[in-house]
Amino acid sequence: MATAERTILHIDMDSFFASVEVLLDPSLQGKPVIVGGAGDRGVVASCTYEARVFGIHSAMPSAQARRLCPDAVFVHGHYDLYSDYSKRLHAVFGEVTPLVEGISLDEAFLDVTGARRLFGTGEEIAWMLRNRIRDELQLWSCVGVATTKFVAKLASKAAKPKVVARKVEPGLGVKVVAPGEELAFLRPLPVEALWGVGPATAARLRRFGVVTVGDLADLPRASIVEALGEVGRHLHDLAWARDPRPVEPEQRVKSVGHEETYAHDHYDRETLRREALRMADAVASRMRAANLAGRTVQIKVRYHDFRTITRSRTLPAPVDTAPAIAKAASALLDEVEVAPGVRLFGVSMSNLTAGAARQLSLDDLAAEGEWIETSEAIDAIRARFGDTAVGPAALLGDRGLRVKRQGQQQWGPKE
DNA sequence: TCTGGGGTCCTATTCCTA
DNA sequence: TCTGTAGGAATAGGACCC
Repeated sequence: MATAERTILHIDMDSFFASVEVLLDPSLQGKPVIVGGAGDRGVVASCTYEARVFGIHSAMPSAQARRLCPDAVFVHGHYDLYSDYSKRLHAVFGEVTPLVEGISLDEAFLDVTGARRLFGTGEEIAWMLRNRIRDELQLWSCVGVATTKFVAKLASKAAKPKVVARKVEPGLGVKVVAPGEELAFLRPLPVEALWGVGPATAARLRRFGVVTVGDLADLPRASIVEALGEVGRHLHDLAWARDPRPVEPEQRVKSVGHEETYAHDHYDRETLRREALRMADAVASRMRAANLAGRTVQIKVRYHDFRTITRSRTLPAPVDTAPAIAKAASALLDEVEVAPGVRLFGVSMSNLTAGAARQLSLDDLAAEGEWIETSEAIDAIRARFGDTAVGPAALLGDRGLRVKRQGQQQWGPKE
């Protein structure tokens, strides 16, 4: 007896950040709007279709985007606002099924297998959600419907509006890949369409003459496994539309980090040490807000020539305070060169546990017990008076307090 | 002309320990 | 106590995603 077919939806918002910006400022309607860093080292995070007809797309360096469309309006972005809209989206999803897996602020998988009895076919649910998002949030989206997650994702992409010859062609809005039609849908697509195939893997596959998903499916399984190992096995399964991964609503956070690209390179270790403290403060603050503590501290350094290195250390016990993280980050910083010029510096924590389970050795207690209480006070003050109301004394000075929240400098320096 | 910031996952190597 | 080894944890880097 065959197992019941699953019905998976993938919902993908159109130009999410840029569309929210247009809602916020209706004078932007119809204009090429770019959300991202406007500076020389910024990139495009999102843009309207009016900008896409100029060839602009996300992840493109801002300088290049500006050359392609000098009249484009650059907006630095409002992460908190996108986050609010994302919550409202999820509230709508939650009325249809509890099985919602958010991939990012503007994308989610829904398993609506159990909801069909109540709301109709997958296609009917897809249209209902798309219409509700349009009516209640004034935003456009595309929905893919299929029996597996990754086919649903590719289907939603196929339903998007397209730019052809400098014109926007409207998309389907909803694309259904019916049970049994998966292979016909997949085979003509380029291998890069498969989740997990980027430029590096695509280049390796090309050496086997693999250009389309169909080419990959036709390759003997043994040879692709020999060439790419476990990854090859997984990709070959995907090419045959085999993807048993369930929609998983509860995704545990595995790391919390903060990193910044500077408008100008830093050559001075003391400056970077202060940066380490500032980032440690941002990370610690977010960890406490999420009730997390971490054992592994990692720093990331990107040099002038884009060479990137990481150094990490695992502490004997989990920590969630700025001084504890900064101390470890600072020690790691001593192990790396700064003379070539540092364009990016970052601090992140992994090996996370619930903050309540945090354990301190007796030595730490003497030094940190006070800081834990202090940190709680800092959180309370920031909640009432804002992020810059209080911070490490070492950061006071010429530039004042610059404790940043997540997403505040998401797309490169402003200048 | 360059190349962000938030992550996850995988692999190779090294080091520690049973 | 010495030696070989197997396995796990820690570490570093890289590919990939939105």
